[in-house]
Amino acid sequence: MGRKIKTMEEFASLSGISRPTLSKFFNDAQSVKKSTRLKIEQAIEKHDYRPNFYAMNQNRRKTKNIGLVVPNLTDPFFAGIARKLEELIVLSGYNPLLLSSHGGPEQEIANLDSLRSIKPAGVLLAPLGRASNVKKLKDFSALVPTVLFDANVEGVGEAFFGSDNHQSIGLMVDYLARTGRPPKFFEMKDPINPNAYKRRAAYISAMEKLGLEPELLQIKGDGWNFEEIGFASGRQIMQDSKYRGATILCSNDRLAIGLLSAAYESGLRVGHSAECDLRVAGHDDHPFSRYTCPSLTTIAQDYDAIGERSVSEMLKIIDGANGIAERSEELFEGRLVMRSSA
Amino acid sequence: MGRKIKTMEEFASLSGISRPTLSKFFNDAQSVKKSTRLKIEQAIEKHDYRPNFYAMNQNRRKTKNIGLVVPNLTDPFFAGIARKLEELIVLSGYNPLLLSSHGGPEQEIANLDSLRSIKPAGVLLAPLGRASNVKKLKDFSALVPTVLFDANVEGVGEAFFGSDNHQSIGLMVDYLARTGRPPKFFEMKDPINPNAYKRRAAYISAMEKLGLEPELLQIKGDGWNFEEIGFASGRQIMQDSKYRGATILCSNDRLAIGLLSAAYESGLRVGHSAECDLRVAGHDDHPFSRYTCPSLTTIAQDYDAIGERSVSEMLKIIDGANGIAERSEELFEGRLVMRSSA
DNA sequence: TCTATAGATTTACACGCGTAAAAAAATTAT
DNA sequence: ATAATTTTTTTACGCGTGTAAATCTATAGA
Repeated sequence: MGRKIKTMEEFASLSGISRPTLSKFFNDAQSVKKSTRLKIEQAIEKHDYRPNFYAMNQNRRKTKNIGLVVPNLTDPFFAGIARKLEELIVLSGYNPLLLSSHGGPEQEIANLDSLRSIKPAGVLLAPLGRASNVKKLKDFSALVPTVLFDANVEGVGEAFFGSDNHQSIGLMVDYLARTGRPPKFFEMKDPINPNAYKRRAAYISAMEKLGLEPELLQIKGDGWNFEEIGFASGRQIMQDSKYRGATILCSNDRLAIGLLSAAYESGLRVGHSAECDLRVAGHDDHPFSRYTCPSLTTIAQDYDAIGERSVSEMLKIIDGANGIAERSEELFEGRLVMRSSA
Repeated sequence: MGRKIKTMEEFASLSGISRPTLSKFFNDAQSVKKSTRLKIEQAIEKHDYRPNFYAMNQNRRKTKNIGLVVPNLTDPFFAGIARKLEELIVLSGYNPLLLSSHGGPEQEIANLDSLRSIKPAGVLLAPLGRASNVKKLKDFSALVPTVLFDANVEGVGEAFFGSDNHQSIGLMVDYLARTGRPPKFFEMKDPINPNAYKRRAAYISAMEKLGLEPELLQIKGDGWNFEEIGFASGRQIMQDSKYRGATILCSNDRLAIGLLSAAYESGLRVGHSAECDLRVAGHDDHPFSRYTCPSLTTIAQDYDAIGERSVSEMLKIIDGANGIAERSEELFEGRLVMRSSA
């Protein structure tokens, strides 16, 4: 074996393919004839050549990079979505660039800023929501093709895909009402996430539809440490005999995890059987909701579908010459996951 | 405001600073005189100029990128470490590039491969361990400065920083033995993680030191879904009356989370008080161990220290002209976190 | 005031690849 | 076999910055 090949020029002479053709190949392997593609692929194997990433992207009209920004990677729910999206992006021949906003709007903007310098073909963004700097988000999405997922922000990005909170909360309320006492809604008073507002509204409307009185349990608490918030407020609730026998629907699983922990500590039995003191349900099918005590009845978001739709729309926007398409939106239905807690 | 500045040349004439000086500044802001630095910073504010990322890195000897590879971002434990490391890297003026191996050795190699094309100044790698393709890891670390953390692989990288499993397991065994029945060790038969082997050995030696008989509960199971593995095996154990009243030390918190879930399901009371059927302890202080039922007694790894040491060593290697330093290793002590489960 | 020196400027070339246009070659259709 | 079409080659320039060497300028110390 010879020494290391450094330039495409060298590789061209060694492989017997002209440099512009190689350039075409590396830009899109399908754009050259099959026979030459095979020749090139063999030569790559043989010489272990790979084009210089920086030189490649310097003059490209569109890079092959797609940014992927999630609110918080520490949350296994987002880690799971991110993984799925990464996979889809790679399968599409693009290069994902994962960034987490760590729950902070400054970091979110910083992420978009650093993405800008990489000139991505597009960005998939799950915005923080209420905390987001909407103006800067808009400015950004005017510069680079942006698709929102998980949480919507009006007027930002070319598309949004998320869960149909109305459907999923309706489903859960219906289930809970049919199987026992109707649920009270456990949520943060000033949620950060826009989905939380939708879920609140969905809960109220679902209850009213059933002719039942909605009851909101709005707890205080700031930030992203939902388990702790749920736990702290849960402790207080457990003291109150008024909640004995109640059904509590949490705005998300992380609150529910905290609540279950508080219930356990207070010695209250949670579950759907007759001798239990409390029923608790969540929303999101958090990876850990399977292992809570008791296991958590919840709603599984269809984030395979959300992910696939987001990526395919992204590709459509990238490829599409027509930049004047409507902002598309689609909501996907959630699935009831019946476990032991309710 | 004028139109958008595109090149450093333009920016040079508008700011009254020569281009090579600007280049120096963007490479290291401290390398220019304070007065000119201020002038440049003002001009940046005014014109919103940022150098082209790709052109910048094309001819740089060392880029400002540092790769960060973790075995599995879906595990909140690694998500937490990654976040800490990202922060430290940014503070050092570098640009972190986070990649997850998703538990697979092919992905781990693919990550290193894709990092190679970015020509990082260095890579911080938490290897998968047993599953890793050691040869390729070695090949990689011969090409780019590599610092290992969390899990060690002999002969790979310039340094390794992790937890002192011997100390931490010793501490836990000691605590458990002093406060009740001595622990049995709950672990996977063929662990993926090298730390697991060290913890097993540490358990045995700690027990022997106390004149106690070690007892290994080696459960079967493959992959990274530790909670499920712990849960499934836990169910069987709960049936066996021989474990009534026992103390079980789990090789890591995720197994413990599964075990606790199984215990709950079986109606066994876990905790350190007299009327409980079982004591359970873990290791790692997983973010969720605070909210298990009961809350999990565990060992907190000092990953602030591990992170800081890893990054500072990385910087030393990057800056250091002397490439022939010893491979350095340091282990940090764990801290006992007493909660309710044991 | 003079000198030593750190820092800035001028000049010039290099980096590795994208891309365009025209010519040549290979493939397919007639 | 010839014409039409697709694909590849040839040629040549551009991208925006890194970097080196020589020269010039500001600052500080004597």
